[in-house]
Amino acid sequence: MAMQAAGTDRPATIHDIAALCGVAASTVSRALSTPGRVNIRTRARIEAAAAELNYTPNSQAKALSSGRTGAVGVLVPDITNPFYFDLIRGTQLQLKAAGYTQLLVDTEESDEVEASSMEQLRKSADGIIVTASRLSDEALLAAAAKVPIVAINRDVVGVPAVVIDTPSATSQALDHLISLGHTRIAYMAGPITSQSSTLRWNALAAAAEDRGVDVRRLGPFAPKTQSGAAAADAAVHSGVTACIAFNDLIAIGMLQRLRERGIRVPEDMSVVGCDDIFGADFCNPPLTTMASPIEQAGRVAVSMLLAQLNPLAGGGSRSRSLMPTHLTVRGSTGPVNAAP
Amino acid sequence: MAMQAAGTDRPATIHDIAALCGVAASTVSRALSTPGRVNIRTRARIEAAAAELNYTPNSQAKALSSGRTGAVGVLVPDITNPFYFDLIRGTQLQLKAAGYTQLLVDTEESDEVEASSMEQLRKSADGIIVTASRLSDEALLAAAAKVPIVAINRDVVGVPAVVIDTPSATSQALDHLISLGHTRIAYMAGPITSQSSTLRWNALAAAAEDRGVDVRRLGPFAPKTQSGAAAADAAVHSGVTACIAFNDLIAIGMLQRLRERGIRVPEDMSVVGCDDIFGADFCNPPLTTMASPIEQAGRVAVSMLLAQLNPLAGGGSRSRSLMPTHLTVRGSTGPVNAAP
DNA sequence: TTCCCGATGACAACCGATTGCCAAATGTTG
DNA sequence: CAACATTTGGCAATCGGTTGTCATCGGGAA
Repeated sequence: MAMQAAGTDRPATIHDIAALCGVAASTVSRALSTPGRVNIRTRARIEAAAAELNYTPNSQAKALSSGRTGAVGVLVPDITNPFYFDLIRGTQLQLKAAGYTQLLVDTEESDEVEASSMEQLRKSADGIIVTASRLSDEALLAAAAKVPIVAINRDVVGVPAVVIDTPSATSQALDHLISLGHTRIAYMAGPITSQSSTLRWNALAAAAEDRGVDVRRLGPFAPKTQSGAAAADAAVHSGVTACIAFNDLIAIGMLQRLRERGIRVPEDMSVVGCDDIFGADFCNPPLTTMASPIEQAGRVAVSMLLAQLNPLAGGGSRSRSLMPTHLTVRGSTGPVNAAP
Repeated sequence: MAMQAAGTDRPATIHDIAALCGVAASTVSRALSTPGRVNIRTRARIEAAAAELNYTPNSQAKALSSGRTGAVGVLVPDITNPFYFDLIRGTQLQLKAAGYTQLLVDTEESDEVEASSMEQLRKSADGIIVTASRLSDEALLAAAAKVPIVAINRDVVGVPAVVIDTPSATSQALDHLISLGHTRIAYMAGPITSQSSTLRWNALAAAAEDRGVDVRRLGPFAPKTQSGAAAADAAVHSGVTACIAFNDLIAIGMLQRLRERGIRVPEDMSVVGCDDIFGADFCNPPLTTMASPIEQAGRVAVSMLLAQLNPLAGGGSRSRSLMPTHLTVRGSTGPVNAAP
């Protein structure tokens, strides 16, 4: 922890170290990267000099000459959607632990921004983690051929993915509502381009038929609390007694709107959300929702990506990982009201 | 939008363009960057070739040779704190508009991580926006001497800053509570290293003395909802009828704890938060809080930083910007309960 | 026609690392 | 002591651009 020379404000390079030790720059490079390639004593001298000069490698130069950038791009459709907070934190922590830098990009729910970001990232990152991709199967597959990709919540054959298993939790939610006496239920759909929403609806429709209850699809609704107002009105108008929302943002927005309209939750209307985001536990009433280990999903995605990047270690890297989901029952669901 | 040659999976470089046009690589570089430096017809040819080859410059190489990276680091203490969502979105949008890339770093509320991130970013970014810095005045000033910096919510002479004016809103909050009959009030302090918390307390204490009411400081509390439990217990134990929390996370946590303990809000205890984060409007009861244009704060910070980076344009760039704050009254504050 | 000057484009050095290749130094063996 | 195997360390090319310097070309003025 030596004092660095006062006034030396330009970061040290391997050349400074080389000059200080009287060796060539390449020797310094090897000493610091290839352990056994250089005499142990020379290496010690070089490391001491590096520490004294407070040396840190220039990542740009490193990237240029080696082809590896040490960065991973993380694409999210909307940074302000709380669902992604835990995901981002998960990827961030795991990437940092592996010595990688995270490049976070907000694609603004646009497939074009997503595509151009990927093209850009292709040169400035070693790999990409893309969440809830809006791209077509073909486009995603084509992108995956050019750069290592792991998708989150997007299932395309040939693209490694981490999928949060909300479809299976959907049946749990349905059974929960049925056990409370509900028979007329609505699904408040997410964006039509959202594969998650489609898969979830398919699972729900199948389960509903199996159990002989009436479940209809309403929407689509944008995944924002503001959309909750329209969703609430649609649900009320359709005459259902319970609804399952695409995500917690819509569900929470519905709670607000229902309260404004004087419709009691859960007495007059039960609401189930999805994701268990920040706020789901303290909204009014607290939201019954489908919870999953989101941060862990981020970590797993990073692990899968790093396995692609360094195929040397463990042999078989899985190409698909399913994260379990369970229903968390809170105050927004209750017995159907016998006397309306 | 010409079809790129099938199989050409390596991104095009200026050399490819040069070869295609029969000119030197440097001419291509100039044609694409220095407008008047190259014959307009040559330039047109080069631009056509660039479009045909689907050329995008390699940012690493650009950074290495020019010294400018085209990236700006944004340091936040905790990505999962909703306060930063809007801030991050503000910086992201403004940076993208100016053609810069945002490097988001979570410093984990640690001054050491913050310092090392800055050192790292010094080489990989053109400037840094640091929020709620945990560094000492000297350290921050020293860092600002090495790399362009704009601080958010950290006021140090010599470091350009965007400051959200919560201290002045604090008096508004106090007057609001006084007008409701409260005379015994607590301030639930944030981390001791938080300058915002200190400034806010100073303003509050001065205003309290001025108005002749009893305001005591409790804490410190970590800026998380979990800390709200301890904060609530401390407030109840101290016998106050109202409290002003360092931020909404603590306030929301208090609401939950008070509800658990059967203490009614606002009948038995009024609670004021700060920041108007996601969730403040739909918690139970909705939170009275101090709101500010957070996203705009992010944009302003970016503008100030870019003004530092390109001093050419508008002459006098301000070195300090104060964002207004106002009290948003919701359901968590009410008249003091005469008969306890 | 001659001279001069500005516009233009090419050459080459350089940014800070990595890495292939080879020479020097070292140690081992016959 | 010579021949050989094995480290070890240095030279130089390379990544993809930027930028200083200079030669060339053309046109306008004297």
